[in-house]
Amino acid sequence: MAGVSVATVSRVINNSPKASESSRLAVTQAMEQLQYHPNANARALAQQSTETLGLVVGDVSDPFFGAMVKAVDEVAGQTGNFLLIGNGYHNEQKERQAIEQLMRHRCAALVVHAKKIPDDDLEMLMKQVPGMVLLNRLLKGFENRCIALDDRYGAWLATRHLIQQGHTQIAFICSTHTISDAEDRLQGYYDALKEHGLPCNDRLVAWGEPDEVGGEQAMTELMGRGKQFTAVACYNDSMAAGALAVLSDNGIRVPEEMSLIGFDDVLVSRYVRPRLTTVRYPIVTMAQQAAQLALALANGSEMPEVTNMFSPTLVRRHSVSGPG
Amino acid sequence: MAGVSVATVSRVINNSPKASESSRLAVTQAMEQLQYHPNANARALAQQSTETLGLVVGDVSDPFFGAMVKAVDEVAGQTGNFLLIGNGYHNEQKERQAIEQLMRHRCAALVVHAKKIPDDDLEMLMKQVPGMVLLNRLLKGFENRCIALDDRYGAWLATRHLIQQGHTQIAFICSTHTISDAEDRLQGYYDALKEHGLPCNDRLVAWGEPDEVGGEQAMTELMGRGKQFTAVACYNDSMAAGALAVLSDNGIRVPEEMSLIGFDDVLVSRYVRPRLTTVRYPIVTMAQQAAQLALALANGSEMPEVTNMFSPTLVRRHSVSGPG
DNA sequence: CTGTTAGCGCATTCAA
DNA sequence: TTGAATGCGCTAACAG
Repeated sequence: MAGVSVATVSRVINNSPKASESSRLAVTQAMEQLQYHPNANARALAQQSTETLGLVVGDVSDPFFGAMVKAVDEVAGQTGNFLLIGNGYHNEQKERQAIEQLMRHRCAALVVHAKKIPDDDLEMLMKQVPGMVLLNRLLKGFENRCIALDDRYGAWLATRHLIQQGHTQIAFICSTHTISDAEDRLQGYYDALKEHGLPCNDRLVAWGEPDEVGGEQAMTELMGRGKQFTAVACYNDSMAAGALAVLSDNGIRVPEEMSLIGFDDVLVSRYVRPRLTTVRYPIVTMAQQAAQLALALANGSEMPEVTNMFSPTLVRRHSVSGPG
Repeated sequence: MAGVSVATVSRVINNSPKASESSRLAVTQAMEQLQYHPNANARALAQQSTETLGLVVGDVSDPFFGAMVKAVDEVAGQTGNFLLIGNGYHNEQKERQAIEQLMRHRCAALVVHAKKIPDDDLEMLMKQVPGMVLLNRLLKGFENRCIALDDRYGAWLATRHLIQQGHTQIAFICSTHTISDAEDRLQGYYDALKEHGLPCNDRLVAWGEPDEVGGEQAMTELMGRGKQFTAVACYNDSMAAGALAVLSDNGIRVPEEMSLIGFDDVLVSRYVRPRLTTVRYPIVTMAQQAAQLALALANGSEMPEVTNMFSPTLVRRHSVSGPG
């Protein structure tokens, strides 16, 4: 060492007030020379806490989750925490493993976006980890530790907008993922239809993976059944982008001949032509609040004000007009 | 406990062959009941190794890095490693902090995409961490621990393609980020021009942030200077998407009146209309190889075959044609 | 202000 | 096959 004891070194590293300038300097220099890096694992073990925030997402390469990760990373960074990420890949086993790993690493705070794990199992996990917060999911009995979006209302909003423009034959492009988001959005679509006395026709609903390719397939399927509709509501913007591509390839003008509305308001919706009218999912704000909540729960500090159920809003751009 | 000693428990957890079926069962059951989760930090400390792969990226919310993260995560998963991610946010300090954090966590293997840290500092880091591999950067003296792309050649390829289509007045939309990628791609553009006896005109180069908004601004700037060009090569696909949006808004048809070529071949290039002709950056393969290399370096296993310098390739889609 | 000491939870000797 | 003992690097009392 550089003249002092381990305790003093520890004090310097942690900026303890009870450390003299002289030793502070000595230690700092020695650290430089030795290229010393404190061992975060040992520290976590001794301290019984980790300065670490865990996050489980579906798939980091998806832009929707990308925004989520960034938002959480920023609040983690502000509070001096490091971010640990686990991917659930829309698969129950993987979601489990991801959470398990984060627990093993003793993340104090945990923000979890997992749609495949059953309620009962999730409930057990929530009980085990007080600093765990659910994003985009509402679990009975833990409502105050959930940050979710009213998907059903969002789809209702989108469909109603189409109806208000005069459309009466409205198709829906839905996701094949068996998660509540898909059911809820489909329900919202039906709700709006019924509310306005419009018939619900199964032939106007097509399915696909919730990405561009899935959107292409669903749109192609829909057109193959005979074009008996003047507007399409989509499960999300990616599918809408795929659907738009198919329409464009077939020379069908949007919105003149066909109106199209998305969901989520991710970046692509602004860079496609025409710009996509869509329903805004305030994921950044939601993720930030989830992170703040998890952190507060974990270290027992005062609870931040959070909204447990967010409402989506309509973003009018250029892919919707009245029926031709 | 459930009848046995800590040593036995340890053996069961690690699937040691010297553990009887009976105790294995007893321990497994007890773990269930107690909701026990092994402490990864303690384990790392005792074992002096971490089963952890660290990754530094620019910004996870960028789709380019998203693909990178996913690729690395997959090889980490396959080898039983957990992924730790740090964001450099295109900022020297942040990049440093991210690497430092990963070192503190004692990641055996490290894949680093950092463009702002000077060569000298990076060299020190490389010496300290044997399992560190550089992605998208070539550091003298450590060529065998770098996986990079020939950016200059890529831009040359793009520009030459435009020239071969008959264009002689070609603009370039460049990134303002002061990293080698930007310089190299600009150089490649100049190279192709000179090679074909075409003049290099500063008025045909515009700058912006390397994203959609930057692309919009640069394209607007270019048009404001008077449209004395028939084709534009872009720093990347995002900028090209922005540029395309501006052209579309101004009623300029692509490729009939203006040809456009991108770089990277990220997802958006396929969902914009017309589909973007671009230069493919094989980031997934590169990231996989970097991860495998880092892991091999870290645990001393035999070195995988890797390509240290990748060559980009041209992807012809529909945004390029001959000059009007 | 500083040094000494005792764990944190686990893997790993070494005996039994 | 199992148990007891030791140490990984660090923090947190406690005494000086």
